[in-house]
Amino acid sequence: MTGRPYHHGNLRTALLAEAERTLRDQGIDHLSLRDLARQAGVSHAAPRRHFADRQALLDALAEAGFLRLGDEVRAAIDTAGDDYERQLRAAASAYVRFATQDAALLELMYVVKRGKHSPALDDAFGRLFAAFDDLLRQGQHAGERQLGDPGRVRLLLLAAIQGTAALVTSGSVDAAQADQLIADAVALCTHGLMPRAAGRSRP
Amino acid sequence: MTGRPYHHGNLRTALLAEAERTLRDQGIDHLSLRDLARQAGVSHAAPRRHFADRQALLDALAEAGFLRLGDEVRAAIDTAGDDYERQLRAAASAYVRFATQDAALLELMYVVKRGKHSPALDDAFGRLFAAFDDLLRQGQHAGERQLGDPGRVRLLLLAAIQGTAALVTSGSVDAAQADQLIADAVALCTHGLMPRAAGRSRP
DNA sequence: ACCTGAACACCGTTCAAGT
DNA sequence: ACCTGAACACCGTTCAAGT
Repeated sequence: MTGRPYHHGNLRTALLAEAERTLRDQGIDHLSLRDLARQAGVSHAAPRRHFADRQALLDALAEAGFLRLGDEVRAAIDTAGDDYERQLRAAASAYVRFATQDAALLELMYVVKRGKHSPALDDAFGRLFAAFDDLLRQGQHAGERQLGDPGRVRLLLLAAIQGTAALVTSGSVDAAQADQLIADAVALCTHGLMPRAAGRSRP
Repeated sequence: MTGRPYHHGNLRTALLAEAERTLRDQGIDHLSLRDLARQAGVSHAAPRRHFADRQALLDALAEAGFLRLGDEVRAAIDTAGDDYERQLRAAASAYVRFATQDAALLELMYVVKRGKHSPALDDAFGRLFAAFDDLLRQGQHAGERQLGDPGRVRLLLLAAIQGTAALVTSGSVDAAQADQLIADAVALCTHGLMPRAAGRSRP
């Protein structure tokens, strides 16, 4: 129907989408502006209108990544029902799933965050952090048992989640072990006991 | 005394040292073979004798990084005395310190490990992993209280350490909070209780 | 407002040749 | 055994010019 217009029409979006795919499939070393332009069917200088330089593209990728990850974490919490621990595990699993499927992107996200301080990026990261923090504060407000300073428990759980993601993407741990790690971390931070091994529960 | 020889003499070592410094000071984007050659005072093609391509240099950096980090962790344990928890905290602190001082290198190390499988690299990583694992197994053998499956506790502690490092390098947590995070994680994994806040202990 | 084409400096990689 | 110098393909970036 729509013969695609001479002016690409949505070059910025197309470049970002293609960049995310390249990042996932080939790694950041194969991410070149000229190549993206080629695949979008425009001249090598066209991206300049939308991204001042290569770094600007990476910044935009990082920002979009934090926003999407935040959304996925929130969605996981929303569909986890009312049980607090179950919600925590769902949130953590969503984070680890993202880390597994988009390892290179997640890495880029934190590299950019370390190097750059733009309001847009800080906001996107803040939304992700808040997805976890809101849940944890909510839990402590609803009278969940606390083992100590709530702020410290919160930080510890965040560390465990991010650490689990790191262990998975580095290949030191598989998906099943990651799920158990998450369950253990959540249980230890909420009631101070690790769950029994799967086969040993009794009626 | 020694006029430096025409043949550089130790080009490989010089390149690696300079690369590590550039990585620390300028980031991986500014790491170029030609630039390293320039700073070593050799032609741009000279590094080829020692590193087949840029990736080979990165691989060597990663391997050396894992070895050094393993050594630093072991050294920290050795100088921590006989108390098990103190040893654990010292090991974790050494890891986090490395992550703080050589964030770009640590990142590169895990990127390389994910992409490449050479015996040398696997061995270097194995030596780091073993530094922690030996300590943890030693602790459980010496009759330290266990809260559950020792393998799971071990993994959880590794996740907490790596997660703490991630929080520090991403700027979400400062050095003091990192120390407390480590102390909390170690305490929770060994006796299931978080240590009291600093000012509130009673005689 | 958005894109093209030529140009420049830089890089990784290769290879014949030098010592 | 180790290094040089020229060469090639590629990239990021810039800018005058086109629609």
